[in-house]
Amino acid sequence: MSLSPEARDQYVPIIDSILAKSDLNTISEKRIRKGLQEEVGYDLTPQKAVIKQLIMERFDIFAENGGIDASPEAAVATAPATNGHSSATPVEASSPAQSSKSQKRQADSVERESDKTPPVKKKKPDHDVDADALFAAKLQAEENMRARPTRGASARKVQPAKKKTTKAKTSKKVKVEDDSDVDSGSDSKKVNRSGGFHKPLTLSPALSALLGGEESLSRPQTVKKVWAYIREHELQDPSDRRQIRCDEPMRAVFKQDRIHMFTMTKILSQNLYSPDE
DNA sequence: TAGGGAAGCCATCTCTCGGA
DNA sequence: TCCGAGAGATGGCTTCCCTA
Repeated sequence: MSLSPEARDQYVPIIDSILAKSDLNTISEKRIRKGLQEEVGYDLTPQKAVIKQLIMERFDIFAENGGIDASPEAAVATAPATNGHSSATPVEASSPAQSSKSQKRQADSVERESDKTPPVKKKKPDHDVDADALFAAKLQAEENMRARPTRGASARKVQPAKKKTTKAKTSKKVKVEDDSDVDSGSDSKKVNRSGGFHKPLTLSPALSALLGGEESLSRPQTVKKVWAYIREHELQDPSDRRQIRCDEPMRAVFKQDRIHMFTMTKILSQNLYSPDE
């Protein structure tokens, strides 16, 4: 199912003009489609899918051109009021008109204003902000545009502020609570997740033998017990403690003489089965 | 010196927006 | 206005290394 060239030719200028008159941060596919429908004067519902695709297409082109002012053919000469700040605005307003609920998030985003570059969670030095900010803004803008079609994607970028707490917890809390064990730790901090991670899994025979006959443990518990075993038997390589030297029982599980701690969890998961299986 | 980020697993939760 | 859907975050565990 596709749009005829004639229809496409008819729709494109209309969509472009709607985009040109709108704030790219707030406009939605639905609104554009409605506008288009009003313009053409008949119901576009049967063609909703292709229309949507076309709208997204035009939207991307607009976005890539750095906003309205850059789009040559549409050239409706509006730009500055809406996207005049080209790249700068979209960064700030990456999640456009989501005022109500997102205030909390906005506060978060203010907090972490320095790491505007979204996907990589590396901390970015604050210097070369100007050059980077520009680049980041551009990337962000592009990403926002691309993310727009998917639900909730536009605002998601604002979110990751919580990362910090997670990190703080993992390294610190682990030490504090130490062997307070997974289950007790989780409910003491009222992390009330009962499923998922804490779901008891059946251990493979080799793993069960390694852990002293345990038949069912949650994943974190399993990892923890394996580490206890490793320490108990001093199986960490002294030169690189991330490397684990496997003794016989461990070799039965991991099938290797040495294993990296990260790989260990991977292989561990292959030795854990859902009780159903 | 302290703290954060790195990989790996994955079920569940959270958030947001589109559509009816 | 409510429901459904999509995508990312979360949580638990570990050690090392780099940065502030």
